[in-house]
Amino acid sequence: MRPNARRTTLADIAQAAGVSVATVSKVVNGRGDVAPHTRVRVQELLHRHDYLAPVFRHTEAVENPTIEVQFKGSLKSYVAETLEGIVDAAAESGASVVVSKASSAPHWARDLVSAGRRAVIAVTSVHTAAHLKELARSGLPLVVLDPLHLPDSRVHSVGATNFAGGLSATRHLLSLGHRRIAYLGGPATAVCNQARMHGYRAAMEAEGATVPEAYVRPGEFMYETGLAGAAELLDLDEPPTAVFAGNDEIALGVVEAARARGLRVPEDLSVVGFDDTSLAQMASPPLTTVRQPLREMGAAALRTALRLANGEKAESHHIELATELVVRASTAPPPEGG
Amino acid sequence: MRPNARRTTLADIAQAAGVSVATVSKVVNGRGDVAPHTRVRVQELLHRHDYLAPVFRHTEAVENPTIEVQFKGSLKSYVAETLEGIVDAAAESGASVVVSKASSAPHWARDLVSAGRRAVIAVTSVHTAAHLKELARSGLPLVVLDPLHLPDSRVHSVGATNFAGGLSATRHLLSLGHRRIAYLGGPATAVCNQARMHGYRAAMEAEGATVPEAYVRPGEFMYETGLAGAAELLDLDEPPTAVFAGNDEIALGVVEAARARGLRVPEDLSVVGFDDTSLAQMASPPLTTVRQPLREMGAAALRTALRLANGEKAESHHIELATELVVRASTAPPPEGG
DNA sequence: CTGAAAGCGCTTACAG
DNA sequence: CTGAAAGCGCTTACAG
Repeated sequence: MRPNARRTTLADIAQAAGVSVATVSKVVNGRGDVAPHTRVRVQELLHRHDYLAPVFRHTEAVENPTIEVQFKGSLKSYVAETLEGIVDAAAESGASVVVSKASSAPHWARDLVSAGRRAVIAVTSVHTAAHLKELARSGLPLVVLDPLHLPDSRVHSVGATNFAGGLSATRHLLSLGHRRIAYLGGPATAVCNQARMHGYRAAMEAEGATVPEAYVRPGEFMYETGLAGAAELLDLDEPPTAVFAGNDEIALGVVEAARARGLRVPEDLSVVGFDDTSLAQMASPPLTTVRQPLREMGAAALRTALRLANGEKAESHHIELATELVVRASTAPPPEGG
Repeated sequence: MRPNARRTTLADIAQAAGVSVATVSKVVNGRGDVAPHTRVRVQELLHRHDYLAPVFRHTEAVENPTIEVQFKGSLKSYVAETLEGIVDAAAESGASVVVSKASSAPHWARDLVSAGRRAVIAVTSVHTAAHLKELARSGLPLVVLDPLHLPDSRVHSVGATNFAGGLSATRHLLSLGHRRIAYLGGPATAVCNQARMHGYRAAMEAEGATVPEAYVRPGEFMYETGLAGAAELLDLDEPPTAVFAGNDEIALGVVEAARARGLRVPEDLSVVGFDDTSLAQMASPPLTTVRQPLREMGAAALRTALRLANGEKAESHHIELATELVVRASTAPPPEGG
């Protein structure tokens, strides 16, 4: 959008289309008494000239833009803490944050534009290729938080150093003396999960520790994955003495699976999570975990979205914030003879 | 707002004020060249006649209203799950939900009106008397979720049957054979906490169980209250065999305090929470707790807000949804000789 | 400090 | 199906 350009008026469009202002007005208001080919031509020009009806012009107020945050499924801790970072950063810049579940209605992106949204932030990629096409057509910028797929040059994204996090979690367990360490992860297709797992593998290989096939299990980023996965791991002939979980929810499932069969954490089994949501601090025992700076990631996404909404360029298509190991009470040296 | 009334125009105001349309226009646009007494009189009429500038008239589109949800402090599970209910209900009605932290800027309520908000939902009352006055002046309806204070006739609120919840939690412990039951609650001034505590007291009295003074402790609705409170309870000469916690976070603190001193839950100590946030399901052991229908409460608040935004009357100033005891693994009969 | 007048962007009833 | 013309709500440069 050219900053100094005068707003496009119906008269501009009328002149460009070679019709009267009255006809353009009818097209804008969706009246029926316009010839189809005239309508199409005028619509095309309206779109090209970025015409905005007076009632929507307030949405141009760049000082107080509205950003839409979309999430999928339920608003769990991970999403909530990221959202808090977004809301705080928005308050600082005078932006408003609308929260919604991802939609797949036919013209969702254009509807967002009409509703005055200036950018979309998706918490964990909720968008398919069709979504992206619709979005590109609408001209609405998108920032993905913790993308599930490989960065696409059409979208901007904010993530964390997942590989380094997997590395440090595993090194921590190795340094405590564990050698039989399993990885219970999220979806095999999610890049953040892949990076965490490869960090784990890299640390194991560097130490010369073997990774039996049965020790690495993908799943969902959910409690149930930890509960069921840990039960199977603990049934192995050579069960692990430590489990690195792909996120805190999985870790909580592992802790409960251990408790349910009379094993104590960390005395009998060490568990490391990932994310450091409030769940990790309030667990019993409090979880050793890899902290993702969720609030900061949310704030970074909001600032990127604002920059793009303003027509400025973002520094980079993808930025990653540093993860950090937080040692609490769910890890200890392996049991004797373990 | 009279439904069939034509929109107030500058001409209406000009006539009422006995000045020209030009002068009214200057007042609306905040120009300096208007005599102070003229300005005041015109402003007063603009407000009385509910004048809305053209750029903001789109906010009148009652089909797609925007509701502001304000919370205080951090966006914890309780708030997140309520918010999810609000967002889902909004999606059904075509409303948009803006999320923010409670503000105390001088004209926050009027600013919300200018930004097009049609109602405010506060998750746990965040408003002081000064807030309420500013709000009343702005004409923006307010719905409070889980009010901390006694219902005020100026605000609408949605809560849960806290007394009945406290009663059923305590009866559950009594029925397991516990007699030494403590209550670790939230702020003494919060009505929801008072109701839960009186439910507890009523159940204890009905059973003829004594409640030593040291067994009832107010605090904050936070993990730390459970951690510290349980430590003190367990140091008593006659420690309780069960703790009813004012919410799930407090309960998690109790579970951890027990674990830290080598006690098992539920074998050595039973714990009941309140809320049934996702925390309760993922705890180890999974928590017995009193479920508040948080999503439904959010949805009810949204629908009330929408009705008020439409100028309709709500059924009642305060509605309460039913709580329900959810028995999981953190409660069991008291230990032998307990 | 006020307002008559010109003008802008838009809509609509109506003639063709 | 099109557009000239009247009209609406608002703003602003300017005369008093």
